[in-house]
Amino acid sequence: MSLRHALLGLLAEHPASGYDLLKTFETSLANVWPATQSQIYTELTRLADTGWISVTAEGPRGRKEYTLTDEGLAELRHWLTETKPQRNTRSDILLRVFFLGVLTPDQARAYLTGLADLSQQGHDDLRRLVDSVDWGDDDLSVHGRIALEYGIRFNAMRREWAEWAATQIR
Amino acid sequence: MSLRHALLGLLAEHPASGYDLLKTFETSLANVWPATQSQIYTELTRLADTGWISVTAEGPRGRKEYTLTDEGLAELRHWLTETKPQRNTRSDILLRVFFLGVLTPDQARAYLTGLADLSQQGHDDLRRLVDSVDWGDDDLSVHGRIALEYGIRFNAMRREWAEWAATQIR
DNA sequence: GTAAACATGTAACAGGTTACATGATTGT
DNA sequence: ACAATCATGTAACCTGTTACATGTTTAC
Repeated sequence: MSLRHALLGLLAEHPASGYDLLKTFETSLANVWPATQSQIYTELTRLADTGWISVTAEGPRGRKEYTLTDEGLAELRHWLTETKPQRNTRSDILLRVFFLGVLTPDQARAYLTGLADLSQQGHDDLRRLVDSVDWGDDDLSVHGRIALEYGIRFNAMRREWAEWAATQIR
Repeated sequence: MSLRHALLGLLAEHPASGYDLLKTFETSLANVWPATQSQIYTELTRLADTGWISVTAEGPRGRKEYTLTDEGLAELRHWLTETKPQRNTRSDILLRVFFLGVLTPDQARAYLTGLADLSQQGHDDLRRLVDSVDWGDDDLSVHGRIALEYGIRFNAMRREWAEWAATQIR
């Protein structure tokens, strides 16, 4: 389960509360590994039980600050170096392409040009984001920038593919 | 839930048994929407209960052949034209990139070049597959070819990105 | 005073995986 | 006769989503 390791990874940066982590998931990790509030709080409790993180401070409003333990860091490194990333990629978008034959050619082309537009927009949004951030050379900046570049290239690829695909219908 | 619609989509082609559909999932849909035997049989029963498919023949060994009903086809078209594809893309691969800072630069680069190799291999495999199939101009061929092209372009994009990313570490 | 933001927790449900369980038919 | 393939079904478990439930602090 990757949520576990996503939390360890974020806590490797610096200690944080469930609420802090939730905000990070809503912003920087939203497009890579979405997680809900309920899931994050539940998992933090489990991670603390396992001993990979521990509560190192308590603040107002019942705030609990978690810190990565040595065992947690070891587990994170183990996950990164020893286990293969192999989550099944399910693509709702691509699945639909298989069944476009039940639509009229016009409808099928509309689906693909819609995808092209969506990808163009995603591409532009990420481009703007890259330009608006002042990228340093710390770990977070370097890796965040690399992940963003992936998104940019991915959207560009998908736009071109969808445009080509639309020309292939009939 | 997309599995439901994947089954409707496959049955739109021609009637089939759970076993037939399972084989299709293991081959052509494996990279787009993986599904297990248990899931498929359970879902077929539910689809028949809903009235979107029906058992139109029974064969040896308890084989049941399902056929798409008019309501099922209507639902499939509705799904394709009226609902937005919006499944969250979770990427185990990309998630790891965020946390490469806890590794040594050598380890981080090794992860990225490993990804590049993986992508190159995926690219080559799909290329070979495209070349080995005699593509007709029926619906299945056209859309299967389009989906495959996506895979080829995706792998090429990812290889180039991973190679570039490796140069960005330190 | 009151709205927004901070902060956590739990229950019910849906979707997906693994494992178990069973049996019939076909080809050699 | 035996193995491979055909063929279906169910139970336990894990992950993830939605909704409910509660209370505090800060800023205006």
